Amino acid sequence: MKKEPLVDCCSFLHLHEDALHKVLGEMPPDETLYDLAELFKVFGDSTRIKILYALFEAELCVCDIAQLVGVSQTAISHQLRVLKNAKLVKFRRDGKTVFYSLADDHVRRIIGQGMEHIQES
Amino acid sequence: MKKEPLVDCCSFLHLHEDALHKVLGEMPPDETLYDLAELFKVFGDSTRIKILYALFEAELCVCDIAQLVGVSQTAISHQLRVLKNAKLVKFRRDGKTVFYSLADDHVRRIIGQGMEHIQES
DNA sequence: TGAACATATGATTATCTGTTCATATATTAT
DNA sequence: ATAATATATGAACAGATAATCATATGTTCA
Repeated sequence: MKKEPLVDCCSFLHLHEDALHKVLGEMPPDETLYDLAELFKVFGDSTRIKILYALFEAELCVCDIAQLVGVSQTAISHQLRVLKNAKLVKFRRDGKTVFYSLADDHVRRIIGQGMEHIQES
Repeated sequence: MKKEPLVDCCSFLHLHEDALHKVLGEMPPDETLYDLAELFKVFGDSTRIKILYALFEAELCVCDIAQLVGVSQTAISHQLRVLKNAKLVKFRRDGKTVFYSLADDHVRRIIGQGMEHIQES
């Protein structure tokens, strides 16, 4: 991830030098880490979390989501776009109505792990 | 989560009314969802993701983290505070040096699930 | 005690984000 | 074709956020 040589910044460095090189070796490429942060950023908004939670139970149309979440249709639409770009939700059109649903099970698992964490604290 | 009665916003609502009430029933309280978003917000920054990833392998002192991540000591310190507040990392002091490590296994699992998601796309 | 080192904190600033408002697109029914 | 409905999009603004700089705290050693 970082190519520059390591400086002996604090007296403990030499004790951990092998560990440091292991870290450097196993660190995913910067781009991957950036993408990962981008993904979690999507989960980092309560409106989007509510949308995802609502979709846990059922496929829902935009106006239903808006009501459940208690936010304007416009705001929901913007947020659904974010979720769509992150491939967290998919959609199908039926006449005038568009139905959204969870894209896959990662959403459930990620939110589940997060929930576990905050409930232990 | 939302107490107001549901409006018949689109023609599909009645088809899903039971699903909607199931959603409303199983939705965690607003405060929980807010906390959940706050947690994921912490994962939603590449500097913090890098810090957490570095701590996957080993307990590290601040200056080592700064070098590995390639960011100033000050910036790392600010971010470590965020991670600490979210109970994602813990620390111990040894003389002048402070060593940080992962607080528990949720960090690994959450990042692992995220990684799976981005690598499938 | 004072100098050197490791880390933390506060203020500032530039950038990013989410909502709102106005409007556009798409579909259906009359 | 026109109106009505469901959703999407663009611009703009307010609030949040992360890095930087200056400085403070805490620890060790001479």
